[in-house]
Amino acid sequence: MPRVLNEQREGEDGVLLIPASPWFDPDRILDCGQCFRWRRGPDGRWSGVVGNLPARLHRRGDGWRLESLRGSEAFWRAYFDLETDYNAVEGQYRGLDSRLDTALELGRGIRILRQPFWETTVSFVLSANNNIPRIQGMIGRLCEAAGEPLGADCYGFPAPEAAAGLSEAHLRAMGFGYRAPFVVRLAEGFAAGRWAEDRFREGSTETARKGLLELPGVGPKVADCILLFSLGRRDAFPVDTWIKKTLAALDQGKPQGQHILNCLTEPCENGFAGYVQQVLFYAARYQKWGI
DNA sequence: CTCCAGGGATCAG
DNA sequence: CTGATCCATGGA
Repeated sequence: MPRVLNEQREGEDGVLLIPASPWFDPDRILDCGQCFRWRRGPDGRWSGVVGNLPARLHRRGDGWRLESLRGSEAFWRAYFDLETDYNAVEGQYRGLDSRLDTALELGRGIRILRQPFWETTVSFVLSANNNIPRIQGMIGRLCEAAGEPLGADCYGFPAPEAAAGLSEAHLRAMGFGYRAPFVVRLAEGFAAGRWAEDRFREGSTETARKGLLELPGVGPKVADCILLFSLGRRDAFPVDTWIKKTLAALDQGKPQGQHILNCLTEPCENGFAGYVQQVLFYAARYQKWGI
């Protein structure tokens, strides 16, 4: 039985206090395209659901207060990757390129989440050739249709068995388009015990990547997103349309054949290519960073 | 109207 | 192996 978050008082939500620092910025962590179920209220307070765990996050005193009724401290510390020194990570990539330095500043405070495997897989299969607001809507409707009710207008992410109860026609009616059959096949496969998470946690990133490519609707980019945003593979570097444009721009003026991507993915002590990728994506997609 | 969105599956060479 | 084409949908 995992330890529940410290109880402030009987009957109150479990609470995890996270010290304020430049390396923890919920406005960037939760709205940078790596997760789709958190919302920022007009007062700046965040609320979301991870798996079947509803949570709230807001500024409190000299830190951040995470409230989650049933989540363990260990779960949330892992979710927000609190053991990683992001200052040291950024240090590995600072000074290589002035424009990269700018992106690192713009994205400072982002952390790479460790999200549930099944939920992350479905979410990023839905992300293919799609835009973020619509992805959020599709996932929201999926949860409403098959997720566990968790309170007022709040639903868990449906387990594979529950998702498997939705027909392709039902999913298409929810606006899933040609992704509907992928979700059906994924739900059936996960419910049948194929594609156990452990299989992708063992071995090299490249081996895990090859395994993920067998899943319906999972290609190179989505596989990298699953590796990075769920499985904690720091060397994964998802390349989407935004990153392609950004890398092309960064490579301008570089000596022939010397691509910045090669520098970023080169293994090093505090190497975290996926973090750099996310910072570049955030700068390009959210800050309309002109390079 | 066209173009694009955190691409993938399929098929042609 | 690489490259072209099609794929649903909704917003700009």
